[in-house]
Amino acid sequence: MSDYSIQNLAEQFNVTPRALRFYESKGLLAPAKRGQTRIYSERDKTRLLLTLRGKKLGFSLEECRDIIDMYGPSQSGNTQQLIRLCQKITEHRSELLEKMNAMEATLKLMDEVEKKCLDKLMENSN
Amino acid sequence: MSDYSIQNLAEQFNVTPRALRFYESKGLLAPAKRGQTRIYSERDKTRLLLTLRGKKLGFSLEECRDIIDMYGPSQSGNTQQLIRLCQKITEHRSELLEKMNAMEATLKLMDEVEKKCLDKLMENSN
DNA sequence: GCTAAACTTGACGTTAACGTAAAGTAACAT
DNA sequence: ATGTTACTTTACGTTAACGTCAAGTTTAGC
Repeated sequence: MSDYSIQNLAEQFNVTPRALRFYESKGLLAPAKRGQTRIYSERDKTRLLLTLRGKKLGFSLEECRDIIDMYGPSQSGNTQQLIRLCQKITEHRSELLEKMNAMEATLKLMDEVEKKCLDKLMENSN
Repeated sequence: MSDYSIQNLAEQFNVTPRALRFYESKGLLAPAKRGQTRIYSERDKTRLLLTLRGKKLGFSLEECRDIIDMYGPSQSGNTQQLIRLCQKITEHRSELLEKMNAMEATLKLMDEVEKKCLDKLMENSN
């Protein structure tokens, strides 16, 4: 129950089967196999979601993999590893917040341009 | 006044001169030239800022160029062009808002993982 | 006038993230 | 059992965004 074929999963996320195999080769996914054919579980689906989300935010696949691996339920680590994880999180968060700032600045700029644009349209329709 | 050499501008934004020449070849920058050497103005500086901001948000250089060109002070267009611009803005905005959502989801996830992480660290220090 | 530093233009190299084509296999319907 | 369809691996091709030479030129200091 809740298993997907490569084609099915690909369609759900609007990517190609080729991309899924590629992600697997990069260690992002690890589907089960019945004979040769891949069977994707909910876990794979979740990891794919996180991967695509990371991509959208401009992270490389390798970065995505590292992040996802660390954030996974493998928090069974010792104290040293837990501390490392916390550091990584802090690091990634500040990176994200930087992007957030760039985004807000861009949205603001868009609002301004749009306003000017609408003003001119008003003039033109006199 | 307020002109920059390629090296100077590159240092200000922490990129290489090569990158600036590359951006120029892609139509993102258009510095003046004294003889052979490039002279970057405030306009170029602004365009570079916008370019790097776009890159950080995951846009390609080509997309950056298109956006920057459209948003520039060339809003002297006719009604048709102004309408196109408004449409483009709406388009880009929804794309940005999507990224914003992905970002918020990621930040939320990070908070959760961090909390669990800290909890475990507490346990370990008993 | 000569040298060193900073600039220039090619041109080829590199990495990431897949696309695409070739050739084979496995499952399923007829 | 045979064709069709969906899957597989292997391998080479492609695009973006520069890096990295190589070879020449221009500018600043002595």
